[in-house]
Amino acid sequence: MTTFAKPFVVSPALADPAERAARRRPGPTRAETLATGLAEAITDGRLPPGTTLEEERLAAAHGVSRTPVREALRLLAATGLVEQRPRRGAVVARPEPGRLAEMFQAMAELEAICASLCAVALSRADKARLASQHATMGRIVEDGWLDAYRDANVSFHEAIYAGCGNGYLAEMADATRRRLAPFRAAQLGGRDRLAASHAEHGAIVAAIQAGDAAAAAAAVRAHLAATEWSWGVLAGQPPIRLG
Amino acid sequence: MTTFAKPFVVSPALADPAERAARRRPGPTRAETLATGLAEAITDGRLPPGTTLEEERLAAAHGVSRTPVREALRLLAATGLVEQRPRRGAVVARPEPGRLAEMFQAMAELEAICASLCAVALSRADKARLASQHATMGRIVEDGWLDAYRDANVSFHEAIYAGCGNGYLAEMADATRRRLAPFRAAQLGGRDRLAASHAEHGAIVAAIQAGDAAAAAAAVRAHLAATEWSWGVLAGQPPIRLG
DNA sequence: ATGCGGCATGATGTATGCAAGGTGCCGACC
DNA sequence: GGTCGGCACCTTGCATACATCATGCCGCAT
Repeated sequence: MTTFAKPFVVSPALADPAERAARRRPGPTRAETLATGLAEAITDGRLPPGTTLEEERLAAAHGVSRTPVREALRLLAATGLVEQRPRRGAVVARPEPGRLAEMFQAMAELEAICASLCAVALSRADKARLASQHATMGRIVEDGWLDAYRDANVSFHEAIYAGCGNGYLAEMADATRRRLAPFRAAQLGGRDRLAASHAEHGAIVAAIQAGDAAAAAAAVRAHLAATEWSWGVLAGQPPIRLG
Repeated sequence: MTTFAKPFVVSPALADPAERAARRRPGPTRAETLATGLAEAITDGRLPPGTTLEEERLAAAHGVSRTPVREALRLLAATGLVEQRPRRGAVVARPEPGRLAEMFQAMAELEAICASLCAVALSRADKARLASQHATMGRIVEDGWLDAYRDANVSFHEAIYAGCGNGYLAEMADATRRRLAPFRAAQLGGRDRLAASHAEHGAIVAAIQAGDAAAAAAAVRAHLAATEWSWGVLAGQPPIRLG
Protein backbone atom coordinates (compact mmCIF):
# COMPACT_ATOMS: atom_id res chain seq x y z
CA MET A 1 0.00 0.00 0.00
CA THR A 2 2.98 2.27 -0.30
CA THR A 3 3.75 2.33 -4.02
CA PHE A 4 1.47 3.73 -6.70
CA ALA A 5 1.52 3.98 -10.44
CA LYS A 6 3.21 7.33 -10.69
CA PRO A 7 1.24 10.27 -12.11
CA PHE A 8 3.94 11.26 -14.57
CA VAL A 9 3.28 13.47 -17.58
CA VAL A 10 3.37 11.82 -20.95
CA SER A 11 3.81 14.56 -23.49
CA PRO A 12 3.95 18.36 -23.50
CA ALA A 13 0.64 19.94 -22.55
CA LEU A 14 -1.56 21.04 -25.42
CA ALA A 15 -1.40 24.73 -24.79
CA ASP A 16 -1.62 26.26 -28.25
CA PRO A 17 -4.34 28.90 -28.65
CA ALA A 18 -6.51 26.88 -31.01
CA GLU A 19 -6.65 24.04 -28.53
CA ARG A 20 -7.46 26.43 -25.72
CA ALA A 21 -10.27 27.98 -27.71
CA ALA A 22 -11.66 24.61 -28.69
CA ARG A 23 -11.87 23.57 -25.04
CA ARG A 24 -13.52 26.77 -23.87
CA ARG A 25 -16.97 26.17 -22.43
CA PRO A 26 -19.63 28.73 -23.31
CA GLY A 27 -22.55 29.41 -21.03
CA PRO A 28 -24.49 26.44 -19.72
CA THR A 29 -27.55 25.27 -21.57
CA ARG A 30 -30.96 24.90 -19.97
CA ALA A 31 -30.47 21.16 -19.83
CA GLU A 32 -27.32 21.53 -17.77
CA THR A 33 -28.88 24.08 -15.48
CA LEU A 34 -31.79 21.74 -14.91
CA ALA A 35 -29.48 18.81 -14.33
CA THR A 36 -27.44 20.56 -11.67
CA GLY A 37 -30.57 21.85 -10.00
CA LEU A 38 -32.18 18.44 -9.90
CA ALA A 39 -28.95 16.84 -8.73
CA GLU A 40 -28.82 19.24 -5.82
CA ALA A 41 -32.45 18.60 -4.99
CA ILE A 42 -31.79 14.88 -4.94
CA THR A 43 -28.68 14.98 -2.79
CA ASP A 44 -30.30 17.50 -0.48
CA GLY A 45 -33.17 15.15 0.10
CA ARG A 46 -35.82 17.43 -1.38
CA LEU A 47 -36.45 14.74 -3.99
CA PRO A 48 -36.30 11.48 -2.05
CA PRO A 49 -35.31 8.22 -3.71
CA GLY A 50 -38.20 6.70 -5.59
CA THR A 51 -39.75 10.02 -6.56
CA THR A 52 -41.17 9.82 -10.06
CA LEU A 53 -39.93 12.54 -12.36
CA GLU A 54 -42.50 13.30 -15.02
CA GLU A 55 -41.07 15.20 -17.92
CA GLU A 56 -44.07 17.41 -18.57
CA ARG A 57 -44.46 18.31 -14.94
CA LEU A 58 -40.80 19.21 -14.59
CA ALA A 59 -40.96 21.16 -17.83
CA ALA A 60 -43.93 23.16 -16.60
CA ALA A 61 -42.36 23.70 -13.20
CA HIS A 62 -39.22 25.17 -14.73
CA GLY A 63 -40.87 26.99 -17.60
CA VAL A 64 -39.16 25.08 -20.39
CA SER A 65 -40.19 22.46 -22.89
CA ARG A 66 -39.74 18.74 -22.51
CA THR A 67 -36.63 18.60 -24.65
CA PRO A 68 -34.14 20.10 -22.19
CA VAL A 69 -35.83 18.19 -19.39
CA ARG A 70 -35.25 14.94 -21.20
CA GLU A 71 -31.62 15.77 -21.77
CA ALA A 72 -31.17 16.70 -18.13
CA LEU A 73 -32.70 13.39 -17.09
CA ARG A 74 -30.38 11.54 -19.46
CA LEU A 75 -27.47 13.33 -17.90
CA LEU A 76 -28.57 12.45 -14.39
CA ALA A 77 -29.27 8.89 -15.42
CA ALA A 78 -25.70 8.54 -16.62
CA THR A 79 -24.54 10.03 -13.32
CA GLY A 80 -26.57 7.41 -11.53
CA LEU A 81 -28.72 9.81 -9.56
CA VAL A 82 -31.87 8.91 -11.47
CA GLU A 83 -32.98 5.70 -13.03
CA GLN A 84 -34.58 5.70 -16.47
CA ARG A 85 -36.76 2.82 -17.53
CA PRO A 86 -37.43 3.06 -21.27
CA ARG A 87 -41.02 4.10 -21.93
CA ARG A 88 -41.74 4.01 -18.21
CA GLY A 89 -40.30 7.27 -17.09
CA ALA A 90 -37.62 8.29 -14.68
CA VAL A 91 -37.43 8.06 -10.92
CA VAL A 92 -34.89 9.23 -8.39
CA ALA A 93 -32.52 6.30 -8.07
CA ARG A 94 -33.32 3.89 -5.30
CA PRO A 95 -30.62 1.25 -5.41
CA GLU A 96 -31.28 -2.11 -3.87
CA PRO A 97 -29.74 -2.62 -0.45
CA GLY A 98 -27.04 -4.86 -1.80
CA ARG A 99 -26.02 -2.24 -4.29
CA LEU A 100 -25.98 0.42 -1.60
CA ALA A 101 -23.59 -1.74 0.36
CA GLU A 102 -21.39 -2.07 -2.70
CA MET A 103 -21.40 1.65 -3.25
CA PHE A 104 -20.50 2.26 0.33
CA GLN A 105 -17.64 -0.19 0.22
CA ALA A 106 -16.44 1.34 -3.03
CA MET A 107 -16.55 4.80 -1.50
CA ALA A 108 -14.52 3.57 1.44
CA GLU A 109 -11.89 2.12 -0.86
CA LEU A 110 -11.79 5.19 -3.08
CA GLU A 111 -11.43 7.44 -0.10
CA ALA A 112 -8.76 5.18 1.35
CA ILE A 113 -6.77 5.56 -1.84
CA CYS A 114 -7.23 9.30 -1.79
CA ALA A 115 -6.05 9.50 1.80
CA SER A 116 -3.03 7.35 1.01
CA LEU A 117 -2.14 9.63 -1.85
CA CYS A 118 -2.67 12.65 0.37
CA ALA A 119 -0.20 11.21 2.85
CA VAL A 120 2.54 10.99 0.26
CA ALA A 121 1.64 13.76 -2.17
CA LEU A 122 0.33 16.65 -0.09
CA SER A 123 2.70 19.51 0.64
CA ARG A 124 3.51 20.36 4.23
CA ALA A 125 1.46 23.54 3.93
CA ASP A 126 -1.56 21.68 2.59
CA LYS A 127 -1.32 19.14 5.36
CA ALA A 128 -1.31 21.98 7.85
CA ARG A 129 -4.36 23.43 6.16
CA LEU A 130 -6.14 20.11 6.47
CA ALA A 131 -5.22 19.93 10.14
CA SER A 132 -6.55 23.42 10.78
CA GLN A 133 -9.77 22.50 9.00
CA HIS A 134 -10.00 19.55 11.33
CA ALA A 135 -9.36 21.76 14.34
CA THR A 136 -12.17 24.07 13.28
CA MET A 137 -14.49 21.10 13.18
CA GLY A 138 -13.44 20.29 16.72
CA ARG A 139 -14.84 23.61 17.87
CA ILE A 140 -18.07 22.89 16.03
CA VAL A 141 -18.32 19.57 17.83
CA GLU A 142 -17.86 21.25 21.19
CA ASP A 143 -20.74 23.55 20.37
CA GLY A 144 -22.79 20.56 19.25
CA TRP A 145 -23.75 22.45 16.13
CA LEU A 146 -25.06 19.61 14.02
CA ASP A 147 -25.83 21.35 10.73
CA ALA A 148 -22.50 23.11 10.63
CA TYR A 149 -20.72 19.84 11.29
CA ARG A 150 -22.57 18.15 8.49
CA ASP A 151 -21.42 20.80 6.03
CA ALA A 152 -17.89 20.85 7.40
CA ASN A 153 -17.82 17.08 7.19
CA VAL A 154 -18.54 17.19 3.48
CA SER A 155 -15.85 19.81 3.04
CA PHE A 156 -13.38 17.69 4.97
CA HIS A 157 -13.93 14.63 2.87
CA GLU A 158 -13.86 16.66 -0.31
CA ALA A 159 -10.56 18.15 0.79
CA ILE A 160 -9.15 14.65 1.00
CA TYR A 161 -10.48 13.86 -2.45
CA ALA A 162 -9.05 17.02 -3.93
CA GLY A 163 -5.77 16.65 -2.11
CA CYS A 164 -4.94 13.29 -3.62
CA GLY A 165 -3.66 15.06 -6.70
CA ASN A 166 -5.70 12.91 -9.04
CA GLY A 167 -8.71 14.78 -10.33
CA TYR A 168 -10.24 11.73 -11.95
CA LEU A 169 -10.09 9.73 -8.76
CA ALA A 170 -11.45 12.70 -6.83
CA GLU A 171 -14.39 12.97 -9.21
CA MET A 172 -15.25 9.30 -8.83
CA ALA A 173 -15.11 9.52 -5.07
CA ASP A 174 -17.17 12.68 -5.05
CA ALA A 175 -19.75 11.24 -7.42
CA THR A 176 -20.10 8.17 -5.27
CA ARG A 177 -20.50 10.28 -2.17
CA ARG A 178 -23.19 12.33 -3.86
CA ARG A 179 -25.03 9.25 -5.00
CA LEU A 180 -25.04 8.00 -1.45
CA ALA A 181 -26.04 11.34 0.01
CA PRO A 182 -29.81 10.74 -0.16
CA PHE A 183 -29.34 7.69 2.01
CA ARG A 184 -27.23 9.36 4.64
CA ALA A 185 -29.35 12.43 5.27
CA ALA A 186 -30.45 11.31 8.70
CA GLN A 187 -27.11 10.23 10.04
CA LEU A 188 -24.70 11.87 12.46
CA GLY A 189 -27.61 11.72 14.79
CA GLY A 190 -26.21 11.77 18.30
CA ARG A 191 -23.70 14.05 19.91
CA ASP A 192 -21.55 11.06 20.82
CA ARG A 193 -21.46 10.02 17.20
CA LEU A 194 -20.38 13.55 16.36
CA ALA A 195 -17.46 13.37 18.74
CA ALA A 196 -16.56 9.91 17.55
CA SER A 197 -16.61 11.05 13.96
CA HIS A 198 -14.32 13.89 14.81
CA ALA A 199 -11.93 11.59 16.62
CA GLU A 200 -11.81 9.30 13.61
CA HIS A 201 -11.06 12.29 11.42
CA GLY A 202 -8.22 13.03 13.78
CA ALA A 203 -6.69 9.64 13.13
CA ILE A 204 -6.91 10.26 9.39
CA VAL A 205 -5.31 13.67 9.65
CA ALA A 206 -2.55 12.37 11.90
CA ALA A 207 -1.70 9.57 9.48
CA ILE A 208 -1.64 11.97 6.55
CA GLN A 209 0.56 14.42 8.40
CA ALA A 210 2.89 11.58 9.32
CA GLY A 211 3.06 10.60 5.66
CA ASP A 212 1.92 7.10 6.54
CA ALA A 213 -0.14 5.99 3.56
CA ALA A 214 -1.15 2.63 4.97
CA ALA A 215 -2.29 4.13 8.26
CA ALA A 216 -4.26 6.79 6.43
CA ALA A 217 -6.07 4.15 4.39
CA ALA A 218 -6.81 2.11 7.48
CA ALA A 219 -8.09 5.15 9.34
CA VAL A 220 -10.44 6.01 6.50
CA ARG A 221 -11.79 2.47 6.36
CA ALA A 222 -12.36 2.50 10.08
CA HIS A 223 -14.13 5.84 9.87
CA LEU A 224 -16.48 4.76 7.13
CA ALA A 225 -17.11 1.38 8.68
CA ALA A 226 -18.26 3.21 11.79
CA THR A 227 -20.81 5.32 9.94
CA GLU A 228 -22.20 2.76 7.58
CA TRP A 229 -24.80 1.32 9.93
CA SER A 230 -26.86 4.47 9.97
CA TRP A 231 -28.19 4.63 6.45
CA GLY A 232 -29.61 1.17 6.08
CA VAL A 233 -32.94 2.07 7.61
CA LEU A 234 -33.75 4.31 4.68
CA ALA A 235 -33.10 1.72 2.04
CA GLY A 236 -36.55 0.23 1.79
CA GLN A 237 -38.79 3.25 1.78
CA PRO A 238 -41.70 3.28 -0.65
CA PRO A 239 -41.89 5.49 -3.75
CA ILE A 240 -42.97 9.04 -3.17
CA ARG A 241 -44.81 11.18 -5.67
CA LEU A 242 -43.48 14.55 -6.67
CA GLY A 243 -45.99 17.16 -5.54
CA MET B 1 -4.30 -3.58 2.69
CA THR B 2 -5.89 -6.63 4.21
CA THR B 3 -9.10 -5.32 5.75
CA PHE B 4 -12.04 -3.87 3.89
CA ALA B 5 -15.37 -2.38 4.73
CA LYS B 6 -17.39 -5.53 4.61
CA PRO B 7 -20.08 -5.86 1.93
CA PHE B 8 -22.80 -6.78 4.39
CA VAL B 9 -26.48 -6.64 3.53
CA VAL B 10 -28.52 -3.95 5.17
CA SER B 11 -32.12 -5.04 4.89
CA PRO B 12 -34.03 -7.85 3.19
CA ALA B 13 -33.87 -7.63 -0.59
CA LEU B 14 -36.80 -5.92 -2.29
CA ALA B 15 -38.20 -8.97 -4.01
CA ASP B 16 -41.94 -8.33 -4.06
CA PRO B 17 -43.52 -8.61 -7.51
CA ALA B 18 -44.45 -4.95 -7.83
CA GLU B 19 -40.88 -3.91 -7.21
CA ARG B 20 -39.61 -6.47 -9.67
CA ALA B 21 -42.00 -5.24 -12.33
CA ALA B 22 -41.09 -1.63 -11.72
CA ARG B 23 -37.41 -2.40 -12.25
CA ARG B 24 -37.97 -4.35 -15.44
CA ARG B 25 -36.25 -2.81 -18.44
CA PRO B 26 -38.22 -2.89 -21.70
CA GLY B 27 -36.53 -2.90 -25.07
CA PRO B 28 -33.82 -0.33 -25.71
CA THR B 29 -34.68 2.95 -27.35
CA ARG B 30 -32.96 4.27 -30.46
CA ALA B 31 -30.93 6.62 -28.32
CA GLU B 32 -29.52 3.75 -26.28
CA THR B 33 -28.81 1.68 -29.34
CA LEU B 34 -26.97 4.60 -30.86
CA ALA B 35 -25.07 5.24 -27.67
CA THR B 36 -23.82 1.68 -27.35
CA GLY B 37 -22.91 1.60 -31.02
CA LEU B 38 -20.99 4.84 -30.83
CA ALA B 39 -19.31 3.77 -27.61
CA GLU B 40 -18.09 0.63 -29.29
CA ALA B 41 -16.88 2.57 -32.30
CA ILE B 42 -14.94 4.87 -30.02
CA THR B 43 -13.32 2.18 -27.92
CA ASP B 44 -12.59 0.14 -31.03
CA GLY B 45 -10.73 3.04 -32.53
CA ARG B 46 -13.05 3.48 -35.50
CA LEU B 47 -13.83 6.94 -34.15
CA PRO B 48 -10.49 8.28 -32.98
CA PRO B 49 -10.25 10.89 -30.20
CA GLY B 50 -10.92 14.35 -31.54
CA THR B 51 -13.41 13.23 -34.15
CA THR B 52 -16.22 15.75 -34.45
CA LEU B 53 -19.65 14.23 -34.11
CA GLU B 54 -22.21 16.26 -36.01
CA GLU B 55 -25.75 15.49 -35.04
CA GLU B 56 -27.28 15.73 -38.48
CA ARG B 57 -24.58 13.61 -40.07
CA LEU B 58 -24.93 10.92 -37.42
CA ALA B 59 -28.70 11.08 -37.74
CA ALA B 60 -28.53 10.60 -41.49
CA ALA B 61 -25.96 7.83 -41.17
CA HIS B 62 -28.19 5.86 -38.82
CA GLY B 63 -31.49 6.73 -40.41
CA VAL B 64 -32.97 8.53 -37.44
CA SER B 65 -33.73 12.11 -36.52
CA ARG B 66 -31.52 14.39 -34.50
CA THR B 67 -33.40 13.88 -31.26
CA PRO B 68 -32.18 10.38 -30.38
CA VAL B 69 -28.75 11.34 -31.61
CA ARG B 70 -28.67 14.24 -29.20
CA GLU B 71 -29.71 12.01 -26.32
CA ALA B 72 -27.13 9.42 -27.22
CA LEU B 73 -24.46 12.10 -27.25
CA ARG B 74 -25.61 13.34 -23.86
CA LEU B 75 -25.35 9.82 -22.55
CA LEU B 76 -21.87 9.37 -23.92
CA ALA B 77 -20.86 12.77 -22.62
CA ALA B 78 -21.87 11.75 -19.12
CA THR B 79 -19.92 8.53 -19.60
CA GLY B 80 -16.92 10.60 -20.53
CA LEU B 81 -16.38 9.08 -23.95
CA VAL B 82 -17.38 12.23 -25.77
CA GLU B 83 -16.98 15.86 -24.87
CA GLN B 84 -19.83 18.30 -25.42
CA ARG B 85 -19.15 21.98 -25.70
CA PRO B 86 -22.44 23.90 -25.53
CA ARG B 87 -23.38 25.33 -28.93
CA ARG B 88 -20.13 24.02 -30.38
CA GLY B 89 -20.92 20.41 -30.90
CA ALA B 90 -19.50 17.16 -29.63
CA VAL B 91 -16.19 15.48 -30.26
CA VAL B 92 -14.79 12.14 -29.22
CA ALA B 93 -13.10 12.85 -25.90
CA ARG B 94 -9.43 13.67 -26.12
CA PRO B 95 -8.28 14.20 -22.56
CA GLU B 96 -5.18 16.22 -21.92
CA PRO B 97 -2.08 14.18 -21.20
CA GLY B 98 -2.17 14.99 -17.53
CA ARG B 99 -5.71 13.74 -17.28
CA LEU B 100 -4.83 10.58 -19.13
CA ALA B 101 -2.14 9.95 -16.57
CA GLU B 102 -4.68 10.49 -13.80
CA MET B 103 -7.09 8.08 -15.41
CA PHE B 104 -4.40 5.50 -15.80
CA GLN B 105 -3.33 5.81 -12.20
CA ALA B 106 -6.95 5.60 -11.11
CA MET B 107 -7.47 2.48 -13.18
CA ALA B 108 -4.42 0.92 -11.61
CA GLU B 109 -5.71 1.64 -8.13
CA LEU B 110 -9.21 0.43 -8.93
CA GLU B 111 -7.87 -2.74 -10.41
CA ALA B 112 -5.57 -3.21 -7.44
CA ILE B 113 -8.56 -3.04 -5.14
CA CYS B 114 -10.47 -5.49 -7.28
CA ALA B 115 -7.57 -7.91 -7.26
CA SER B 116 -7.25 -7.59 -3.49
CA LEU B 117 -10.91 -8.36 -3.08
CA CYS B 118 -10.59 -11.27 -5.47
CA ALA B 119 -7.83 -12.68 -3.31
CA VAL B 120 -10.02 -12.76 -0.23
CA ALA B 121 -13.49 -13.14 -1.71
CA LEU B 122 -13.19 -15.50 -4.65
CA SER B 123 -14.16 -19.13 -4.15
CA ARG B 124 -11.59 -21.81 -4.75
CA ALA B 125 -13.44 -22.86 -7.87
CA ASP B 126 -13.48 -19.34 -9.26
CA LYS B 127 -9.79 -18.94 -8.55
CA ALA B 128 -9.17 -22.14 -10.48
CA ARG B 129 -11.26 -20.80 -13.33
CA LEU B 130 -9.19 -17.63 -13.40
CA ALA B 131 -6.00 -19.71 -13.42
CA SER B 132 -7.22 -21.76 -16.33
CA GLN B 133 -8.14 -18.62 -18.20
CA HIS B 134 -4.59 -17.48 -17.61
CA ALA B 135 -3.23 -20.80 -18.82
CA THR B 136 -5.21 -20.47 -22.04
CA MET B 137 -3.64 -17.09 -22.61
CA GLY B 138 -0.25 -18.73 -22.22
CA ARG B 139 -0.96 -20.90 -25.22
CA ILE B 140 -2.00 -17.84 -27.19
CA VAL B 141 1.26 -16.17 -26.32
CA GLU B 142 3.24 -19.18 -27.53
CA ASP B 143 1.44 -18.94 -30.85
CA GLY B 144 2.15 -15.20 -30.93
CA TRP B 145 -1.45 -14.60 -31.86
CA LEU B 146 -1.70 -10.90 -31.12
CA ASP B 147 -5.37 -10.22 -31.78
CA ALA B 148 -6.52 -13.16 -29.74
CA TYR B 149 -4.31 -12.06 -26.87
CA ARG B 150 -5.74 -8.58 -26.98
CA ASP B 151 -9.27 -9.93 -26.62
CA ALA B 152 -8.27 -12.43 -23.98
CA ASN B 153 -6.47 -9.69 -22.10
CA VAL B 154 -9.66 -7.66 -21.86
CA SER B 155 -11.52 -10.73 -20.69
CA PHE B 156 -8.88 -11.41 -18.08
CA HIS B 157 -9.04 -7.95 -16.59
CA GLU B 158 -12.80 -7.98 -16.71
CA ALA B 159 -12.79 -11.26 -14.87
CA ILE B 160 -10.82 -9.60 -12.09
CA TYR B 161 -13.28 -6.74 -11.99
CA ALA B 162 -16.25 -9.06 -11.90
CA GLY B 163 -14.66 -11.36 -9.37
CA CYS B 164 -14.20 -8.68 -6.74
CA GLY B 165 -17.81 -9.19 -5.69
CA ASN B 166 -18.58 -5.50 -5.89
CA GLY B 167 -20.53 -4.64 -9.01
CA TYR B 168 -20.24 -0.91 -8.49
CA LEU B 169 -16.48 -1.06 -8.21
CA ALA B 170 -16.35 -3.35 -11.22
CA GLU B 171 -18.39 -0.89 -13.27
CA MET B 172 -16.12 1.99 -12.38
CA ALA B 173 -13.03 0.00 -13.30
CA ASP B 174 -14.58 -1.18 -16.53
CA ALA B 175 -15.74 2.30 -17.48
CA THR B 176 -12.28 3.67 -16.85
CA ARG B 177 -10.71 0.94 -18.94
CA ARG B 178 -13.12 1.67 -21.77
CA ARG B 179 -12.40 5.36 -21.62
CA LEU B 180 -8.72 4.60 -21.90
CA ALA B 181 -9.17 2.06 -24.66
CA PRO B 182 -8.83 4.56 -27.55
CA PHE B 183 -5.41 5.49 -26.24
CA ARG B 184 -4.15 1.95 -25.90
CA ALA B 185 -5.15 0.63 -29.29
CA ALA B 186 -1.59 0.38 -30.54
CA GLN B 187 -0.04 -1.26 -27.52
CA LEU B 188 1.05 -4.82 -26.86
CA GLY B 189 3.24 -4.31 -29.86
CA GLY B 190 6.11 -6.71 -29.55
CA ARG B 191 6.17 -10.41 -28.85
CA ASP B 192 8.43 -9.85 -25.86
CA ARG B 193 5.90 -7.45 -24.39
CA LEU B 194 3.27 -10.13 -24.90
CA ALA B 195 5.26 -12.63 -22.91
CA ALA B 196 6.05 -10.06 -20.24
CA SER B 197 2.40 -9.17 -19.93
CA HIS B 198 1.52 -12.80 -19.51
CA ALA B 199 4.17 -13.25 -16.85
CA GLU B 200 2.81 -10.26 -14.93
CA HIS B 201 -0.65 -11.77 -15.15
CA GLY B 202 0.84 -14.89 -13.67
CA ALA B 203 2.00 -12.96 -10.63
CA ILE B 204 -1.48 -11.54 -10.18
CA VAL B 205 -3.13 -14.94 -10.47
CA ALA B 206 -0.66 -16.49 -8.06
CA ALA B 207 -1.27 -13.80 -5.44
CA ILE B 208 -5.02 -14.19 -5.79
CA GLN B 209 -4.83 -17.97 -5.50
CA ALA B 210 -2.66 -17.59 -2.42
CA GLY B 211 -5.25 -15.28 -0.93
CA ASP B 212 -2.62 -12.58 -0.49
CA ALA B 213 -4.48 -9.31 -1.01
CA ALA B 214 -1.48 -7.04 -0.65
CA ALA B 215 0.57 -9.07 -3.12
CA ALA B 216 -2.30 -9.07 -5.58
CA ALA B 217 -2.56 -5.30 -5.41
CA ALA B 218 1.16 -4.90 -5.84
CA ALA B 219 1.20 -7.26 -8.80
CA VAL B 220 -1.58 -5.32 -10.49
CA ARG B 221 0.23 -2.02 -9.98
CA ALA B 222 3.41 -3.50 -11.39
CA HIS B 223 1.54 -4.85 -14.39
CA LEU B 224 -0.13 -1.58 -15.21
CA ALA B 225 3.00 0.44 -14.56
CA ALA B 226 4.75 -1.72 -17.16
CA THR B 227 2.17 -1.05 -19.85
CA GLU B 228 1.54 2.62 -19.30
CA TRP B 229 4.44 3.88 -21.39
CA SER B 230 2.92 2.73 -24.63
CA TRP B 231 -0.11 4.94 -24.99
CA GLY B 232 1.45 8.35 -24.57
CA VAL B 233 2.31 8.68 -28.22
CA LEU B 234 -1.35 8.94 -29.14
CA ALA B 235 -2.14 11.71 -26.73
CA GLY B 236 -1.37 14.66 -28.95
CA GLN B 237 -2.90 13.73 -32.25
CA PRO B 238 -4.90 16.39 -34.08
CA PRO B 239 -8.68 16.36 -34.48
CA ILE B 240 -9.99 14.12 -37.21
CA ARG B 241 -13.15 14.72 -39.16
CA LEU B 242 -15.78 12.07 -39.34
CA GLY B 243 -16.09 11.01 -42.98
C1' DA C 1 -67.10 -13.51 -7.72
C1' DT C 2 -62.98 -13.89 -10.26
C1' DG C 3 -60.00 -13.84 -14.11
C1' DC C 4 -59.14 -12.22 -18.70
C1' DG C 5 -59.14 -9.29 -22.70
C1' DG C 6 -60.02 -5.00 -25.00
C1' DC C 7 -59.87 -0.15 -24.76
C1' DA C 8 -59.21 4.58 -23.15
C1' DT C 9 -55.75 7.41 -21.14
C1' DG C 10 -51.62 9.35 -20.42
C1' DA C 11 -47.05 9.00 -20.51
C1' DT C 12 -42.64 8.61 -23.22
C1' DG C 13 -40.08 8.24 -27.85
C1' DT C 14 -39.35 10.45 -32.14
C1' DA C 15 -39.61 13.79 -35.84
C1' DT C 16 -39.62 18.36 -37.50
C1' DG C 17 -39.42 23.51 -37.49
C1' DC C 18 -37.69 27.75 -35.82
C1' DA C 19 -34.44 30.77 -33.45
C1' DA C 20 -29.95 31.86 -31.64
C1' DG C 21 -25.27 31.45 -31.37
C1' DG C 22 -20.63 30.19 -33.35
C1' DT C 23 -17.23 29.83 -37.30
C1' DG C 24 -15.03 31.06 -41.16
C1' DC C 25 -14.50 34.11 -44.97
C1' DC C 26 -14.13 38.33 -47.19
C1' DG C 27 -13.35 43.05 -47.57
C1' DA C 28 -11.93 47.39 -45.68
C1' DC C 29 -8.90 49.95 -42.97
C1' DC C 30 -4.59 50.91 -40.75
C1' DG D 1 0.75 43.22 -45.79
C1' DG D 2 -1.52 42.46 -41.51
C1' DT D 3 -5.45 43.00 -38.72
C1' DC D 4 -10.00 44.10 -37.47
C1' DG D 5 -14.92 44.20 -38.38
C1' DG D 6 -19.03 42.58 -40.61
C1' DC D 7 -21.65 39.06 -42.91
C1' DA D 8 -23.24 34.58 -44.50
C1' DC D 9 -23.53 29.86 -43.54
C1' DC D 10 -23.97 26.19 -40.66
C1' DT D 11 -24.70 23.88 -36.40
C1' DT D 12 -26.75 23.49 -32.17
C1' DG D 13 -30.59 24.60 -28.61
C1' DC D 14 -35.25 24.60 -27.87
C1' DA D 15 -40.21 24.16 -28.83
C1' DT D 16 -43.99 21.77 -30.72
C1' DA D 17 -46.55 17.97 -32.99
C1' DC D 18 -47.20 13.26 -33.89
C1' DA D 19 -46.44 8.17 -33.08
C1' DT D 20 -45.94 4.55 -29.98
C1' DC D 21 -46.28 2.00 -25.99
C1' DA D 22 -47.31 1.01 -20.89
C1' DT D 23 -51.03 1.12 -17.61
C1' DG D 24 -55.26 0.89 -15.40
C1' DC D 25 -60.20 0.42 -15.88
C1' DC D 26 -64.26 -1.71 -17.35
C1' DG D 27 -67.04 -5.14 -19.22
C1' DC D 28 -67.58 -9.89 -20.33
C1' DA D 29 -67.17 -14.71 -19.93
C1' DT D 30 -66.48 -18.48 -16.97
